Amino acid sequence: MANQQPEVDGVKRIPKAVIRRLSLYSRVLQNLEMKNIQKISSKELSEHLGQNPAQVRKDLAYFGQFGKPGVGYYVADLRAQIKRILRTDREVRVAVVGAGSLGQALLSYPGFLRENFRVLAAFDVDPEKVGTRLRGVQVFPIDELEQRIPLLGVEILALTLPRDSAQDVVDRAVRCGITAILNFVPARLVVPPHVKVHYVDLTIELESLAYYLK
Amino acid sequence: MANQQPEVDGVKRIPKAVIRRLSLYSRVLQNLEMKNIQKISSKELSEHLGQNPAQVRKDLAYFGQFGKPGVGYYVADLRAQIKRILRTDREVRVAVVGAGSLGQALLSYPGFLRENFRVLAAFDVDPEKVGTRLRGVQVFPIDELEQRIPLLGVEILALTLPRDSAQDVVDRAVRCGITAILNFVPARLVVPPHVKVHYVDLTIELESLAYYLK
DNA sequence: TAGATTGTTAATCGATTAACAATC
DNA sequence: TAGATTGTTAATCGATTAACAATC
Repeated sequence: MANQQPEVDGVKRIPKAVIRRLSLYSRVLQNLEMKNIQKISSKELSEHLGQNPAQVRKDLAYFGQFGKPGVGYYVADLRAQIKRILRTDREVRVAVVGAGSLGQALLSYPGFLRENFRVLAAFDVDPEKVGTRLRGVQVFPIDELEQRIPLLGVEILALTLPRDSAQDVVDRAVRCGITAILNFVPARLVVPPHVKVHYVDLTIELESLAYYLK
Repeated sequence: MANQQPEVDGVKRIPKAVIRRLSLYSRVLQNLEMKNIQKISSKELSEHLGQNPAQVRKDLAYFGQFGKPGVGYYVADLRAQIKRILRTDREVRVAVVGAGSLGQALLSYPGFLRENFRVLAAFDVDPEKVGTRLRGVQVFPIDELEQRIPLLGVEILALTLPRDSAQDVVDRAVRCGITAILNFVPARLVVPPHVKVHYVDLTIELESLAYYLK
């Protein structure tokens, strides 16, 4: 039975939330693998995540059939499949723009290394930083963005720079081929439709938490 | 006309997404205020955010009536109202557990200062760090968590420590009165229902971005 | 007053959950 | 075979958007 989802122009529309959960499943499966657990049911998997088992099955069903009725899913196999779907079954190259303290934290973030992400360059305006290595990563002047990005094969850009220069950097990055941006800058970025931006907004996280106090 | 929302036990159920957008509105209004703009319609406000004007009005309607038909909203007034609703019209005290590079970045994160958040303590196990000041913030041994939190009046805890010790720290923090946690640790935390946890998961952000590459 | 925009209800859309036949 | 669990459709739930009377 072929996977038949609602399609638009022959392209399956996969909810963004599904993709995020896939990444979560992958992490849980990784932990299970380390505990030498061979197989797992959607029910057990969902319990690790505080979710609904039907949701796990439905999420996976967007991409194919990975389980065995009456048995469940094979942990190692399912994880490999998910990594393939997410395109993280290979090294993904990342650069950081803005080598302030948050930028530097990303340069050596252990979670990135673990998941096949390689942060291979930082860009900054500060002449003190340019030319040095921070946490083992070479710092380039921000003017060399257009030149270095294609050369280094950077696919994802993490933005940790001041608000005012963010949109300009984005425009330049998009022009030289960047299609994925992890944005820590508290500002809306305008990008063409083929470019994907994920916003990580620490102020909003904290401020919306404050609402629930007392 | 009184605000009548679907209620459960006399308490309005406000979607979490509404609260997050409130924080976003507040930021936009702050920018408008700095540009000396006096009033704004829901349509204009929504354009600043790439959203639907009806959503802006509906979000605000959860909390009361803040606009004037035919006129719009008064920028300064609306912002003050939102800050009051979010309970960020006062200083909110934050502590960071885990003074690694991400933790240190939070200690001096400019966005926090701007929004009335005060990070007034860090906790760590490392004896090299304990007793010193990092970015102007005193570092305490993690054993003193229970003692220091009530003493300092800490309301929100940001977790930037290794996975293995996270749940233990959470249990202890909850026992001494913490009800709001900003969690950067890539693990699910188990907390009682009155405690609110916001997850910031950098690996999931990056990994789900990878899906959209090429 | 005429024009504009709110607050709010109703319609739409999308995502989550339940249910169950298929099947290992 | 009997029991378990999948993949998938249908039902439910919740959130977003449209529409419009009220009103400044």
